[in-house]
Amino acid sequence: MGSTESKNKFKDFLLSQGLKSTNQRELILEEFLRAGSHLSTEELYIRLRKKHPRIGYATVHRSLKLFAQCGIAEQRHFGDGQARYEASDHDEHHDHLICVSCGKIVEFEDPRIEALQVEVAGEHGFSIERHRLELYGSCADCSSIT
Amino acid sequence: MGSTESKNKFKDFLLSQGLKSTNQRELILEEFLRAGSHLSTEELYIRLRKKHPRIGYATVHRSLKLFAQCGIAEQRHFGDGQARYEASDHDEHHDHLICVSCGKIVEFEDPRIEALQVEVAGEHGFSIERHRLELYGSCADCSSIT
DNA sequence: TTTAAGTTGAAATCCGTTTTCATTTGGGCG
DNA sequence: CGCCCAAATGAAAACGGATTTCAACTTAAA
Ligand SMILES: [Mn+2]
Ligand SMILES: [Mn+2]
Ligand SMILES: [Zn+2]
Ligand SMILES: [Zn+2]
Repeated sequence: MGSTESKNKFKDFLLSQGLKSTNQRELILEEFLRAGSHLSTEELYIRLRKKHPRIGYATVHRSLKLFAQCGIAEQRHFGDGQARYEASDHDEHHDHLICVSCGKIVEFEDPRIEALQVEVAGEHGFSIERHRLELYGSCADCSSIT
Repeated sequence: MGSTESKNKFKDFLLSQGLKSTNQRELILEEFLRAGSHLSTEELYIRLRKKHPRIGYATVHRSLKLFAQCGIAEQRHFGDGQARYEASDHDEHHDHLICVSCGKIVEFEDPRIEALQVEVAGEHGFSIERHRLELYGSCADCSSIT
């Protein structure tokens, strides 16, 4: 999903829900799309405050929730205790590799793992709605430093 | 790992760390092992309080952390915002199927998925230390009710 | 026993998240 | 345009689970 596409989708969402287009929401969305993925509310807020000191944390928080509702962002939780958001850049699902040393996050997708998940769930009578797969370890850079 | 084995392992751990064996720790460990798995601190505390109203929440919390440190328990986080603990009943790793409707948790282990995880990580230069795989959906009972 | 170190429980504190509320703003309507 | 009101905003308060503080108490070694 491109940047323009996301913005349009958000505008449509606001209209459809009887919500209003505001300057803050535009600024926040813009910065969210500009910034790298997997940002926490706090991180995005700090970035925004540099150029727009009057924006409140609560508004950033509420906007991110709207982005998620509308489908242009997704909330994630990697065990550090705070929610992170990433743009839904494509329709494809992906999982994450996380370096426990430097914090780097790499995305991946493996159809074989996905298929096995469905199979295993089926064996237990479950139908899967969603899943979470996170691999924690050392990235190449951090391994070589050792 | 049997109940007696866990108790011994914990005693050894306390000794080795210069910590003390106390009545509370024994009661808490006993109830932890007796109760079903995946209990939150709060849930264990409530169970304990019925027979032993003088035990404090903080002590339950601290004991669970000790159990985890010592290796007889593991902390888990399933997206409901609170930590859960389970006894390390066996040395084998396992993942979880979680019913979003009734909350049932089923454990599973699939060597094929585990192998693929290592393979995928390797392709990205990562060496895995640990992982988290959770499948959320509807269990057989909840699916049939629909 | 005596004593030092560890433990306990109640209450306070932490910290990310969410809500409250007085005030401001967006945008439909005349 | 201005009016009006529902929605949005930002500062501050509230929330909730995890963690810490601290004075009183317990453990176990001497
Ligand atoms: Mn991602
Ligand atoms: Mn389990
Ligand atoms: Zn790294
Ligand atoms: Zn169920």
